[in-house]
Amino acid sequence: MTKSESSASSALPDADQQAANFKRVREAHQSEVAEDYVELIADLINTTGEARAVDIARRLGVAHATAVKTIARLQREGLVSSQPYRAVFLTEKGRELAVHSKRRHEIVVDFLRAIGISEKTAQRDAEGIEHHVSEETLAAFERVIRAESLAKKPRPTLADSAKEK
Amino acid sequence: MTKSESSASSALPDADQQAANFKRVREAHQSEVAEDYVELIADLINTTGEARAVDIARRLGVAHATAVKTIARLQREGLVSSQPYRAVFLTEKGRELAVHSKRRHEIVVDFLRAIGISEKTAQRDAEGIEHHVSEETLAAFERVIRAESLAKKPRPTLADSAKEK
DNA sequence: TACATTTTATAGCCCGTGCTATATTATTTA
DNA sequence: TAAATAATATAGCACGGGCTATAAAATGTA
Ligand SMILES: [Mn+2]
Ligand SMILES: [Mn+2]
Ligand SMILES: [Mn+2]
Ligand SMILES: [Mn+2]
Repeated sequence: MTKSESSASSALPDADQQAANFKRVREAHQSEVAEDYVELIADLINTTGEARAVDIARRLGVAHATAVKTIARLQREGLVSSQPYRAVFLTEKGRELAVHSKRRHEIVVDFLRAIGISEKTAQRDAEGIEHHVSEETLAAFERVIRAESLAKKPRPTLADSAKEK
Repeated sequence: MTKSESSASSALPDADQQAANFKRVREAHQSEVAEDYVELIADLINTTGEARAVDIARRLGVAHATAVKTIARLQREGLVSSQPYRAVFLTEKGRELAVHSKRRHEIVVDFLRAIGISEKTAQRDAEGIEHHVSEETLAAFERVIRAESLAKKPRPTLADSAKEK
């Protein structure tokens, strides 16, 4: 294997670069909980009409006390609003974050499906992967999704659009 | 858009399934630090001969006190051994985890490169993504890498191997 | 309306992983 | 060898996000 070939097993990367990468991951983990919460809250509102703490807790797989505490933090951070004994709502800021998170989530899932991952695994892995995907990578994922969907369909090429009429 | 088509924007997934997915992510985050540490320690030993706390801290981008504390935990968990004022070593268990982590890390990086991500971003995103990639997805990544490397090279088909001699 | 059930709130705990500040020990250099 | 520098250890603090247990309020039902 020549030096320039893949999997550079030796030779550590630049220290500062590596440190920056790890820091980025840690930062992603900070925003991660917020992203998953607002995305879920938006989904609950859209489908059931409201987002109650119990449902949020149940779908996240945490104790309701944990969910309530986190919701309090999200309120502090201006992503969510909630009055005592009422359901949880998203602020404008929260809605925006939810939209972006959901879009990214779906792209990741679609991408995993496109490369042949099973539905269940795609859902599973996407829930973690999504938070570590840069804009550049997201764009590449979208390209793959488009390429795959074109390859699958019975050639809806330019010829087809010309054929109509 | 028909109901069975991509990006199911409405219709929440099964609650238990969704909860299980989130739990899986949380579990991954528990093992994540250990994986990154042992991988880095192995790299440092392989290239510089030893893994000192300062270097570990520097490359992880954390204060050395933080690194030392985590190293203590890894020792408790039997992944690492270290005596006071000496460098850090991997146990057999730690070496194994390092090997697996490194392999997975490289596959993820190679995969990102294969779909056209820049070197820097591939390194960046891989550091987080790696911890959320299941075996099934990893296998799919390897397929893509192989497919891409075949497509790129000037057709090293069976014909070529026949040509020699 | 009264009672039972569900939902929400709150307190108190644990653990991991950050940090700074302050010794102490090793190592390098003058 | 002595002093300066570097590396390590340790203490103490903060915060996030888990948990259980308990209390209070809201809601559903008899
Ligand atoms: Mn997620
Ligand atoms: Mn998500
Ligand atoms: Mn990593
Ligand atoms: Mn992660």
